[in-house]
Amino acid sequence: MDETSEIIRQRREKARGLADQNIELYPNDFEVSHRVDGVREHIHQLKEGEESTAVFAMAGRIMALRGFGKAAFIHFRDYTGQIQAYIKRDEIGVEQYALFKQFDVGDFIGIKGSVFQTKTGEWTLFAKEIRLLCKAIRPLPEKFHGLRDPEKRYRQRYLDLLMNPNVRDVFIKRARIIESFRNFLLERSFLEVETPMMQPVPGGAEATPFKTFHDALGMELFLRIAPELYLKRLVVGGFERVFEINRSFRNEGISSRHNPEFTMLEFYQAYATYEDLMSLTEEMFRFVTQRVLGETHFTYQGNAIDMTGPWRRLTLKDALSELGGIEPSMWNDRQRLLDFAKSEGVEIKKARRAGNILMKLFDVLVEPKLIEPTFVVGYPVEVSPLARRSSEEPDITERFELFIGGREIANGFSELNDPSDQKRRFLDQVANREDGDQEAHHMDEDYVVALEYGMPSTAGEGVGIDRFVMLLTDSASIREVILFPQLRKAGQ
RNA sequence: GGGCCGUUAACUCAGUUGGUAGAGUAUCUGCCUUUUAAGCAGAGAGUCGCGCGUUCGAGUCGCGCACGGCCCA
Repeated sequence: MDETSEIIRQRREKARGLADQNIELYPNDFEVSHRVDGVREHIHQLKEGEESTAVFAMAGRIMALRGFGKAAFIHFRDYTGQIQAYIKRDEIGVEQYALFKQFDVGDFIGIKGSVFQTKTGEWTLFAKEIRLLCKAIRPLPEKFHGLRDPEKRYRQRYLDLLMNPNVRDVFIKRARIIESFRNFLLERSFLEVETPMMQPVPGGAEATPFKTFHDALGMELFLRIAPELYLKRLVVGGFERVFEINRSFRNEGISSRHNPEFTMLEFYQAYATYEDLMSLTEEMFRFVTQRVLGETHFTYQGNAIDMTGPWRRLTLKDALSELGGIEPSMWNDRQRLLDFAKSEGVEIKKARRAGNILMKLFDVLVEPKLIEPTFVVGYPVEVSPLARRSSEEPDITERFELFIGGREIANGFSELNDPSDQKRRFLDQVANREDGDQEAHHMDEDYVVALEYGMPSTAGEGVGIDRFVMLLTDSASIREVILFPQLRKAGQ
C-alpha cells in the first residue's frame, strides 16, 4: 500500500536521480568535528553579530526546511540538540546549491561551516559545504502535531522518538533511573550479576511462565518469572551482596499495567533484615528520585507524592481493616472472604486459598489508596513461601511491600534460609498447584539443596522498574515507558 | 474474557437525514538571498482497516473479522 504512495514514489525517483549524478546516497566517510551541544558551547565565546572563524563539520537530520529560491534555512538535528543552518547559493556555489535543492526533510546531511547570528538573533550554522549522508525514502510525520496514532507510536517507536520530544525524554529518564539504582548499589559494594533467564524450574514468584524448548538438550525450559532463587544461590556461594537489573517474563494478559516482559531490580544483602532493607529502600528511592528529577517530590496523575520520608509503615491487618473494610475475623474464613469479595464485585478464581483471596481483596480495595510511599508489613506465611517467619508471630513473615501512587513498587523480606521449612513451604505450594492453583510455586529441589549447604541470614528485595519509571515520568500506561511494548501481530 | 470508542491522503483531522470524499501540514511546479508552523500562485495525491449484507446507491446503516485505545474483570 505504501509502495504505491505518491510521495514515496517521488522520493525513490529523486534518490535514483541523485545516484545517476554519481552522488552517493549512503556514504560513511564524513568526519564529524562537533555536535550541536559543542557548537552551542562555542557560541558563548562569540560576541553579538560576530561570525566564528572556527569551522564546524556537523552531521544530522533535516527536520524542517524553509527555502527562498537562492537560499534556505533548515533545522538540523543530532542526538545532542537542534540548530538552525543557513544555506546560501552564493556561499556554497551553484553546483552544491543544485544538490541541496534535491534534499528533503528527513535526510541526513553533513555541513561544514561557521556560526553567525541572524537578524533575529538566532545563532545559525552558516554552510560553506554540504553533503548528503543518507537519503530518506519515507517522509516524516507532520511536524506540528507530531505522531499521535498510539498504534503507530508503539510499532514504529523510532518515529515517535523523532517527532515527540516528551517521549524521548521519558526514555532518557528511564535510562537515568536504571543508572541511578545501579550506582546506588555499586557504591554499597553490591556485585552486579546475571542469572539464567531460561530456567528448568520457574520460581521466585507466583505467575504463569512462558515455555520454551531446547532442541539439543531435548529439554523443556521456562522463561524466568523472577531471578530470586538464583540470586540466593549466589549468596550461598559467598557473594554477600548481589543485584541484577533485567527482564522477567510472565504469561499473563496485557494491559496498561502489564507487559509480558518487564524489568526488575532484585538485590540481596547477607546479614541484613527486612527492617534494614526498608531503611535502605527509603534511602535508595530518595536518591534515585533526587538524581533523576532534581528534587524528591513529584506529581503522578494528579496526585502529589513526596519521597522525602520517613515513610508510613502499616500492617497488612490494619490496611485491610481500615482501608479495605475487611475485619480480621474474616482472615482465615475462606467462605466469608468469598462472600465479601462477591459483595464488593471482586472476582476470585475458585482454586485460590484464603490468603490469596485476602491479597486479591487488598489489590483491589486497598492498593489504590496507598498514594504516598507506604510500607505494608506483616504478610501471612501462606502467600509468602520464600520469606522468613516472624519470631514473635510464626504465621506472619518478615516481609514488606512498598506502595507509591497506588501501585506496588517493591517487595522485600528477610529470606527463609531454613531448608526444611523451605521444603515444607514448597510442598504446601505443590498441594495448592494440585488443587488447581496454576500460579503456585513449583518444587525446586535443587534450591533446597543449596539452602542445605547454608545461606547466611539475608534480606532481599525486588523493585518494579517499569512501574517506578511510570511514576517519575507521570505515565498512565506501561507502554509509555517500554520502548517496544508487546502488541498483537499487525493487521495488513 | 466483557463493555465503550476508534481505524478516511505520507501525517493531523473534518465528512450533515445514505447520493459516489474534504481541510491543514507534507509533496510537485513557478516566484522569492535573514526565515523559524516563512510567504504568494497553481497542481497532483484515497482499496474511506478487511469481508459479507441491506439498498437504485454505503465512508455513513447491519453483521462478522483484524488491529488499536480506554474502562471493567
